Amino acid sequence: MPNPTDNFFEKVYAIARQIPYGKVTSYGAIAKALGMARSARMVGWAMNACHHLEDVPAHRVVNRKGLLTGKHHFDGTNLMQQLLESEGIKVVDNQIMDFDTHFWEPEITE
DNA sequence: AAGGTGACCGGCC
DNA sequence: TGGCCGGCCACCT
Repeated sequence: MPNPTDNFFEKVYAIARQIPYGKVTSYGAIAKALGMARSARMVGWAMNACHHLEDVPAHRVVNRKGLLTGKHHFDGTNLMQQLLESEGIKVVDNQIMDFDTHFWEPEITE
C-alpha cells in the first residue's frame, strides 16, 4: 500500500519513462505535465529518489537551459554525458548541443 | 510544529 | 547567454 506521496514520484517516473530514445526534456516540462509548473524543484527532488531506479532514464532529464545540472548525482562524473552521447546527443561542457532539436515535450497527464 | 534544503523556473538587467 | 532574486512545494531533522 503505497503512500499518497509515493504517487507523486510515480507520476514523475511515468513521464521520464515516456521519454523516447535520443530525446531529452526539462524538469519544468515534466512539472507542467503534472500540472505543477511552479514546482519544478519537486521534479528534481523526485528524480533524486528515482536515481536508484533503472527504469527511469534520468540522464534524459535536464534543466530548461539544456545544462546537465544533475550529472553530478550520477555514479561517475561524466556518466550522464556518456549516456546522452551514446544516444546521439552531443554534449559539451555539461551542455546539450541543439537542445531545442532533441527537446521532447511530455504528454499532459492530468 | 517550525525551519532549512533542493537534479528548478521565470523575470529583469 | 549569463548572473541575481523571488517564488514554489514536498521532504527531512
